[in-house]
Amino acid sequence: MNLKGLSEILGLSQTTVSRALNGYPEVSETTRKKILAVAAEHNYSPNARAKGLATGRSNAIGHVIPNATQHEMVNPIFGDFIAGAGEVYAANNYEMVLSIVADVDEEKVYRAFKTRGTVDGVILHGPKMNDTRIALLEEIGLPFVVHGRASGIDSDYSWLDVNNRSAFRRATDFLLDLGHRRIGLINGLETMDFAYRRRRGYEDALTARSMSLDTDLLRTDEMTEGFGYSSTTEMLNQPNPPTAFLVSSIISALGVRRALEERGLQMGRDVSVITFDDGLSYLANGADVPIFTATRSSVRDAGRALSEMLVAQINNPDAPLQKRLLEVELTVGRSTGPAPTSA
Amino acid sequence: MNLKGLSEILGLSQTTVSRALNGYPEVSETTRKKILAVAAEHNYSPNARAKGLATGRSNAIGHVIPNATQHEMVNPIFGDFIAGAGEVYAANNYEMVLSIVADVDEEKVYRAFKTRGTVDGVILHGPKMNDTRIALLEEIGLPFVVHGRASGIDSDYSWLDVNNRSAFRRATDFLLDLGHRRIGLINGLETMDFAYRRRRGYEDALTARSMSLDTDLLRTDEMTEGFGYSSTTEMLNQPNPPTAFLVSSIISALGVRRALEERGLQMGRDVSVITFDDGLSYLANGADVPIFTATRSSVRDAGRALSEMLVAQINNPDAPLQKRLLEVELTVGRSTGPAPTSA
DNA sequence: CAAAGCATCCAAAGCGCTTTGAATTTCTCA
DNA sequence: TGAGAAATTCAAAGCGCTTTGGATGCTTTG
Repeated sequence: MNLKGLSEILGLSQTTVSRALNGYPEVSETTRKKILAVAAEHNYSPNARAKGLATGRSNAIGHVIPNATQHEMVNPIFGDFIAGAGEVYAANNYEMVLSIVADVDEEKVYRAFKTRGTVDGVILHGPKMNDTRIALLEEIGLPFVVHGRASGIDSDYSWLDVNNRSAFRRATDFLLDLGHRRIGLINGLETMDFAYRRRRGYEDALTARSMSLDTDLLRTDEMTEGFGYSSTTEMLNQPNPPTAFLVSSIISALGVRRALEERGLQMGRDVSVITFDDGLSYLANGADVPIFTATRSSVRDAGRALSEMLVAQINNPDAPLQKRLLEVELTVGRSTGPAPTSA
Repeated sequence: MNLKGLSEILGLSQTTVSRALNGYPEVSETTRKKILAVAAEHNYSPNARAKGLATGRSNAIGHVIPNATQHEMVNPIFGDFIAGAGEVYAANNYEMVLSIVADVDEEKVYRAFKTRGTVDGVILHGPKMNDTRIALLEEIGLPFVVHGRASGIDSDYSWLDVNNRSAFRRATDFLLDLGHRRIGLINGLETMDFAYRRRRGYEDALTARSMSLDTDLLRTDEMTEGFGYSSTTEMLNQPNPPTAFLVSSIISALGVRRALEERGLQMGRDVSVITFDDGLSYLANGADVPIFTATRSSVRDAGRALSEMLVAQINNPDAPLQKRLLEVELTVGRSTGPAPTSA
């Protein structure tokens, strides 16, 4: 059933039917009711492409996930993010279009999004330091919001970020206060802006106490379980091993835990661990008492908030850009305790 | 830049330019070259909506993820699946559109996909027993393939499935051969077809040895880490606890592991564990020696294969339906060993 | 009571592409 | 060389919707 057919059944013009369906005022309430009834009866809904052609909008929002050729993996954190965003899209009649693409082709995808009119805007994921994609999106004129920020880019754009630096500074301070002096940092890829900021927070805490940085205690890579495991094992094998670990993802923290367990070390007693917890639904940080002491910020909430920002921006392009910095909560679990006194 | 503008620059008709760009034969090679050059120079790519309107196709494939209101979560396994599918879409110029929707609204989404022409086909995820969505998709005439199968539905449709029953029968046999007699099953939601089949496989193995089923050893729920933990704890607290566990997901297996560890039980010596391993990129089952003995089947590969099936089906609707049943590999890791003799 | 205003409705153009059917040009080869 | 075939190109219709710019009839109001 299309508009033409529907209007013929009703004995009305396509104009009137279209207006009635789209809530315009220049149609009487009685005919509007009739039109809505007949439309529902025939299960009518407008063809998205035709509507889009006429309006110049797609009612879709793009997410492009770079799928690097070296480490081809889709971050599970992304799953929770889009779960949040998906709610917002459903409520606002937007579609979500996902492009999983070799990172070298990412620019092409954004350009195609614009020239082909596939989407009305995009959410930029995983900003790097000096990220070139921001200038690209500005250049091609595709509305966007950023999940995170990009150090080194000073143009003005909308973003929502967690205060990673403060989070990791606080977490480090927490461990220092417990007497830990050697703290391993198991960080994400430090080309990523969030990881860079976390490292800065870690450094802040150390330098505030005039402690020097030991590069033997720093690891940075894709935040897999295996990375957490291997980093921990390596660091514990060093002559002067850390007594605590600060981990960038609960996924890697699971690997840390495995490494400790394998050596018969008890978490929270022999070795302390703090992790960043994105609140992943399938990897909840314990039921009642948290397994890990953690800096927590729900990535699902971030998905919700960011998609709302983008939808608002698309509907009202002249509104001022929005920036939101979320503080994390530092919740104490069973993975931390006083530094063991070297007896 | 649009077709009209491009054809004016070239001094050719839109017809010719369109044909040249789409590879039709009725245009000379010399003009085609010229057209392609100018198109590239002006960074032309056709408006997707206009093209879709004209051709009646969207070049998009839908995935709808039910987001149940009780347990609102997007399965991380899904992330790896779409990573595989995304590769195929990118190679075939399809877009992936994702709809995350309350499960009660799932039918509406499929109907809207069809009437609005949002997508050319869908991949059906997480089939349940007697799944009503299959009949729905057949009724509305939206091409689809199923990731899994639906017991109780005997209509003919395309699917790709893992041989879950055989996998769990083999895994159970493996444990039985090691002398285990009480094996806990930590299964997914048994309304899900895959979980039902896994349970059948488990039962097959037991009944083949004339062993009876103990419902105290059966657990079924969403496959979170927490579920693995709580199930294990509960079962181990029973008077006659299991000596081995069969787990439906590596995520829950992590919870099993945590529960064991907490009690000071060593995996592979005190208690054996076999898990199903979907080959998730961020939760790899160990680097060299697998952590868990596992029945393994890459969900990313499944994503690749299924999306290829669907693309083929869309391009050639008259081709016969495809069915593919994948056997799993049972790889031995460090989580299994002979049943402890009750000394 | 005529003119103005208002509420309703409609015809037709236009969004940017593909494709049909026809026109034009270029080849072939008797 | 010229007619028919083949190759190349084009004008225009059509995909299903929105929206502009009227039209039409009804109600007010001076």
